[in-house]
Amino acid sequence: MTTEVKQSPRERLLEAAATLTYRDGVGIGVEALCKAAGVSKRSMYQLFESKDELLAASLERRTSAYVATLLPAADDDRSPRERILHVFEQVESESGAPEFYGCPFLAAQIELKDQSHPASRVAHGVKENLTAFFRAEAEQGGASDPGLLARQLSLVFDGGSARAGIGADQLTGLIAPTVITLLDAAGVR
Amino acid sequence: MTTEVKQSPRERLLEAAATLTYRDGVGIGVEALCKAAGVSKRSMYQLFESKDELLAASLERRTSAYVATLLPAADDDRSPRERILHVFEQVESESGAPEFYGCPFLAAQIELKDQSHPASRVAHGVKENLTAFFRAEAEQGGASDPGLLARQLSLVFDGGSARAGIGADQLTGLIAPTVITLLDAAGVR
DNA sequence: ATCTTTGGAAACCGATCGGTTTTCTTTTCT
DNA sequence: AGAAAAGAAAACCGATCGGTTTCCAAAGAT
Repeated sequence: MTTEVKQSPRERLLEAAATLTYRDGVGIGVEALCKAAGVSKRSMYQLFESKDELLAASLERRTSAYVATLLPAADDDRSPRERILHVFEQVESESGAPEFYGCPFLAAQIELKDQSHPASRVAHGVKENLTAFFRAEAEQGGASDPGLLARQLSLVFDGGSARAGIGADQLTGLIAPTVITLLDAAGVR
Repeated sequence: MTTEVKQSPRERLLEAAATLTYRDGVGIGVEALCKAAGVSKRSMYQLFESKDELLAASLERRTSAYVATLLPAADDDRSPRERILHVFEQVESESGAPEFYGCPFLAAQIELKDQSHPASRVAHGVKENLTAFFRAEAEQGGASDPGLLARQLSLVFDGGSARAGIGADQLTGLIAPTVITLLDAAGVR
């Protein structure tokens, strides 16, 4: 079998960037990234324009796996209410993992500050997609104000992941009751 | 009059650190901090043990003004519900300012990652104090589960300030309805 | 007026930053 | 086997990092 057991340098770089920037912040050095990936700086700089582009590509790559983990499957035939709750069950269970620091996209935006940074733009798009998902479900579920509910859910999502990430609180017993209260108030049964 | 028109080097450093780390992140250089404060590095290092201690002291100094801005006055005789809403009105109005990047304490913790960093500890204490305030008001207001409500309010507080800080959303029309829904659900009238 | 303290300016330290270039080894294709 | 492409290792670049030290001017105290 000629199955690719070993990832390409490009993939190893993207994965190392995802892991290390999540754990240590976007201030991590290029040298450390390359060493972790087992790739020379020379190779890195002919695969990516700059460190900033590597970070952006790394976040971009995380996107599909991230939404796949959080969102219910496309053929999921549960109610909108249950599909929304599914997202928060996922983040609650993820938050129990030993190395959980909250949503990596939110963290990247806060650390970078600059909203025009390529990685910030990617993260911004992810956030918009999540809010759009909430909004679609809210509409389907007959929410009194779907736009408001979607924003509220995103608010709880980011707040919860941020607070869990800095060790300010546990999501257990907090996030589900909160979401249910908001769903009830919006008339989504 | 011999009123102090000019602050001490220590105060100027604390203020410069507050401003610049909030705007540019905790990765800001010592050189830039000293230049902004009009203080030599020599003086800085005999006023503070290290950059980390300066950051911690700067956050510490912000604390009193921060809670004074957010929390209602001690002699405020409004109801717990109104006193809680007061906090969110304050953050909503602050979020309209041109240079608003969300709660500086939350940002510092996320950027530093290390929870044992002296500045992280200071920030952690501020968060605990705010949650304690919410809890006391929740108890006073007869909330069905004061501990839960307090955590929910802190969740909304941090989520809102984070999302507004990264430009993901506006707090206007979002945070007040959310808090009211939670207060109503907890039975705080 | 002299002495001592304060503190700003700036050189300096080793380390690291993002990024480039050279060298040499490994792989791959023919 | 031999030529050619790829890539890892590492030196190197100027700039900046946190932090220290030297030097000298200004301010205060006696």
